[in-house]
Amino acid sequence: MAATPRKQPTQARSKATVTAVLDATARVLVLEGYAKTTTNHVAKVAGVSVGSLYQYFPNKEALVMAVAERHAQAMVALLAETMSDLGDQPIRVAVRTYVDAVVAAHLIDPALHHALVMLVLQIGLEQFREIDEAALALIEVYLDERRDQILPKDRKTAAWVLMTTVESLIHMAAIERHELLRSGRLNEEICAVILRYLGVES
Amino acid sequence: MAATPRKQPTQARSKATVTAVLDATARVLVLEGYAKTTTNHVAKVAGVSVGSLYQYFPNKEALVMAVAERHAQAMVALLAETMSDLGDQPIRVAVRTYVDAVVAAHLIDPALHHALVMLVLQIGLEQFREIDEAALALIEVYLDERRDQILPKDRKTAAWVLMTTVESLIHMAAIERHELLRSGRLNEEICAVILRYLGVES
Amino acid sequence: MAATPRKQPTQARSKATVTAVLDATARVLVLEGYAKTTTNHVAKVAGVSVGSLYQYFPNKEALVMAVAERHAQAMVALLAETMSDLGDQPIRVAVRTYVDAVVAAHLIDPALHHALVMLVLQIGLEQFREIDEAALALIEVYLDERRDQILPKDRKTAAWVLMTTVESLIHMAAIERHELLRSGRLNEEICAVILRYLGVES
Amino acid sequence: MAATPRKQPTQARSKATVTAVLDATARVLVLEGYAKTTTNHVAKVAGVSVGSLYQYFPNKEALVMAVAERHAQAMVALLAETMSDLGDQPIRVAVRTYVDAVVAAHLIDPALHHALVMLVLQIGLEQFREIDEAALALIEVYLDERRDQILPKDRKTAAWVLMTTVESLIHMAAIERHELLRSGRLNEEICAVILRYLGVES
DNA sequence: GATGAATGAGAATTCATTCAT
DNA sequence: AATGAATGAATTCTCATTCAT
Repeated sequence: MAATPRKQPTQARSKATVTAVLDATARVLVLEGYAKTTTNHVAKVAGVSVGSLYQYFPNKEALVMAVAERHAQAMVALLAETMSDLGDQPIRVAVRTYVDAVVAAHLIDPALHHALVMLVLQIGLEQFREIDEAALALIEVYLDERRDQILPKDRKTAAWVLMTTVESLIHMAAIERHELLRSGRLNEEICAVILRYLGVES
Repeated sequence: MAATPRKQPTQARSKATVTAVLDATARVLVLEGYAKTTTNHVAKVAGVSVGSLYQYFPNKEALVMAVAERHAQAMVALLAETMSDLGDQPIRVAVRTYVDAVVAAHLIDPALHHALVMLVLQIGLEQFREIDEAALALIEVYLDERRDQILPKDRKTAAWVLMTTVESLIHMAAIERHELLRSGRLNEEICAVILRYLGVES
Repeated sequence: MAATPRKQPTQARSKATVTAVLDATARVLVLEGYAKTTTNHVAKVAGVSVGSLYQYFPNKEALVMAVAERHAQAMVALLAETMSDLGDQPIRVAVRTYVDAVVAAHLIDPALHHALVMLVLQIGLEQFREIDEAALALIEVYLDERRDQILPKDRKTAAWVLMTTVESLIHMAAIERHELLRSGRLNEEICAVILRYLGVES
Repeated sequence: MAATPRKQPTQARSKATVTAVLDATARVLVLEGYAKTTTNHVAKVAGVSVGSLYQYFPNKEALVMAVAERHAQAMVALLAETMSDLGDQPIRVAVRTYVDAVVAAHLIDPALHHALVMLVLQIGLEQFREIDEAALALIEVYLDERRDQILPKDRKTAAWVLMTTVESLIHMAAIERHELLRSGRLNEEICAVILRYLGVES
């Protein structure tokens, strides 16, 4: 243990700078939107010079990508943790766990999430789409394995409908129905929508 | 008399210019997004000088607002037509009619609709939100009148969930599941989601 | 008399248009200043189309020149009338008459006068300078004829000093000492300055 | 210590840029007038990019204000120096000192002064008016203290007449009677006007 | 003659990015 | 590594002037 004392002061400082810049970018992105997010402003908010910012990020897009990456990883980590052994659970429990996990993931930083979703749809941040594709694959497998317990026959479509419904309702609630999201009543309602869609008594 | 000869040549030219500019704006908005939609580019695409553009629209925002206005009116017109006497219909029919209407409205110009929804969420084009609020009110009344035929007890929340689910599924399909949207299979699936959520046998 | 009935309706209308445009220009010039005086605005205020404006004035500068011309003529007419036989008068009377005349000329339209003086000094409206040159010549002759009754030896310089002092005091009073100008007290004071400068007991 | 070595290279560069921009603005203002003074032209004349100009001045108006400020301070410094203990002097000396000081102040940069006076009268640069108000107050006090040695009874008006006469004559001479101004003959003449007006033998 | 829609060069301002210190 | 001054292409918007109707 006693080892690694006085670790690379340089790298530590670098890391602090990078973190400060990413935090600042997230903050500015939320407050101003992508178009009004200027690198000079971000640098100022981060307490760093523009030059330093460009030392770590080749351009504005990379900067925003890194913020998205970080946020996506945090969301994935939370989702993975909660849903690790979802495959063993009965549908009712699995759906509830999934919905709760997605809600929890959205509550990490709803404002940033909204800002980034906007970018996904505008600029097309691919990492974000990838998360969804991965989740979609998992849901499809899960439904396939229980094909005799559910109503929908086209499971590919059902998986997409299910995921899109869950995410859209949570996302829209985060924007315009805060109380529904925070009170936990939304979770109940979404579970009802999904379970009835699948034909599982709730 | 002689059948309105020599109609206002002046006004006709103006109207053509305005239409050309609005069309060009819609096209550029779809292809480039709001940030990269420059007034000079729009003017060029419209085959008109920037000056003419500014003769009719005081600034870029007003230009985009006008496009949104025009598109919103087209959608509302279509929705209104299809749903006029929806109140008399049994739930199953009403839901089908509603879903078909929303799908049809989204098919007027899916790409433009997407671009404008982005703006609603970014800049906050209010006309668009108003449409949703109006629809929401109608749905609430409809559910209230049939409260003993449906499962959800909190009809305010149910109305929001219903509308948000329908619109989100259609909107997302327009973006990433074109075939589902155009084939009509999405309509079936959404009806299933909604009818089961309401507890009406489909 | 009975002659000239139904005179050129065309020319009459033209004249009315020209007058309306000149009036509008003067008004806009006073309210907005030269830079913000746009031909379209002038046309609108005049109740005329830009096209008509350009029918009578080749460009903006000519328009403003015409306004200056008209104002200059009004001032000159008033000055000429009052000062016609100034040459016969004793100095005390002549100075008083001159000062009164200049004050009266400035009171025709002080705001427009100010706006135009600005332009003389900026753009260099020559007609205005010419008026001054003419007045200067008259004063020089007057002083030369009375060289033995006055103190200043260099009469060319004295004439310029005299004219400049009178005009500057009146012009500045029109801008920032309204009450002094309108009450007539300024006239007294200016006469005192001039008469004492010339060494004539007042 | 070693004699301020390695001084702020950063600040030095900045300062040079600001100075270059102000100098260029003054030059362009004189040559072209306010309306035709474009920021791009100023930047080019300053040998600097427009961006740099906007780094230090938020807009064109601020730029011109800064030029006015700098010129006003130079004039005030010169006036203050020459007139510091004017209060102790007899009228004849005081007037001569005052006139000389105003002439000297106008000779710092007559063309720029003219351009700026235009702006005072057009846009209304307030710093400039303030200088005059301050001078006016001083003159009033001076006349009040010598009320029994001078002719004018209304000393407030006399002070205004005196100051306006001196400044107008000098200003107009700077525009159209260069030789009078530079030769020093104007100073003599203005002193004569003022001293006789006050009733002090010259 | 009158109209006013159309034109487009030109002006102010912004901001991603570079590079000398 | 950090700094922040400098750059200039790109963008929004204005307005004198023209010309088809």
